[in-house]
Amino acid sequence: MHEHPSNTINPKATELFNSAMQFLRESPLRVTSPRISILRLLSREHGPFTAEQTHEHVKEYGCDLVTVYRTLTTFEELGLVRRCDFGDGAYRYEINDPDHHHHHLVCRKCRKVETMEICVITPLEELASEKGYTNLTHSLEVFGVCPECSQAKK
Amino acid sequence: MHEHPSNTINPKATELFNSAMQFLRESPLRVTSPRISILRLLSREHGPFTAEQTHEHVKEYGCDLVTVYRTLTTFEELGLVRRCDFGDGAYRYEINDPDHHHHHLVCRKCRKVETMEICVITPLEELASEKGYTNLTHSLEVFGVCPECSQAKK
DNA sequence: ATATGTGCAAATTCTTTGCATTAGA
DNA sequence: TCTAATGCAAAGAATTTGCACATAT
Repeated sequence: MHEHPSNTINPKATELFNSAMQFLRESPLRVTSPRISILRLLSREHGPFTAEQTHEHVKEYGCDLVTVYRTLTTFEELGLVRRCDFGDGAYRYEINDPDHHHHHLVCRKCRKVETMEICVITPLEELASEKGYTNLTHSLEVFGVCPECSQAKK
Repeated sequence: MHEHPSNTINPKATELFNSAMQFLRESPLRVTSPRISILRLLSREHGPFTAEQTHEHVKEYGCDLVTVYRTLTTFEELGLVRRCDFGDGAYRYEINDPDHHHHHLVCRKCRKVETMEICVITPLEELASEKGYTNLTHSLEVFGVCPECSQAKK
């Protein structure tokens, strides 16, 4: 098993990684090598990544694809990562950064993904909260045909 | 192949069905028996239904599961149906009724699904529209633990 | 007439499970 | 120590593809 690379380049990534690690330590879960690798990847690179893509990045640290699946699911339940579905048959995961809540705009032709940095979900979560629901998360994607693709169609 | 049952009971269902049929006729697609069966089911019952569930309802009219998959995908691209993902590994489809736009509240324990009749998505679609995207749709689900389940946990 | 849609069988892809082994607390 | 986590192999489930035949326009 290799050493995990340090994260001195990007302060924001370091901060994300550190707070995720702290969260992990304070949870009943164990701090293992696969979990560290995956958290480091997700705090460094925005993604979102499929399990397969995540595995590509972390397998050099000896992390199995099955472990990636299990870890991403665990992190999702913990609220550490968000899962999104771009409609191409594979879930994608990204770090849950409360300071940069955003949603995705997915082109239904070329599958390009843009980020939209506004969140409009508050009223819905409030409604859910009033109904007595706890542990709220949400998944929201907007799909459309991007300008380039509708140009190309002609 | 059997006759399709008529839809005289529920005026709202009839209306939904008729406008969907008109849309289909005006599209380049052909009006086929499987497509009619599926539209009739989806305008009658709210669902949302998985491909499998849809097939359960329409197979008596001689419609294959593969055709259900193809038809639902086609309808989704056409904007006739909306696809949603409750996170249990199978997509669900429901008719796209502009008069009753809503979102879902899914319990992450018992998988109960409630409907929330407010839409908060307009600003996001406007933003996407400004970016030059067309053919906009969106997929939004809120997940949480329902009161009954958090009670049961203790 | 002819291109589109369908059914059937088989393949593909994503994800999960079982179980023996490893390693964190 | 001792339970949780992992790796590997294998299974499972959802969805797609290929191709010959049927059917809507």
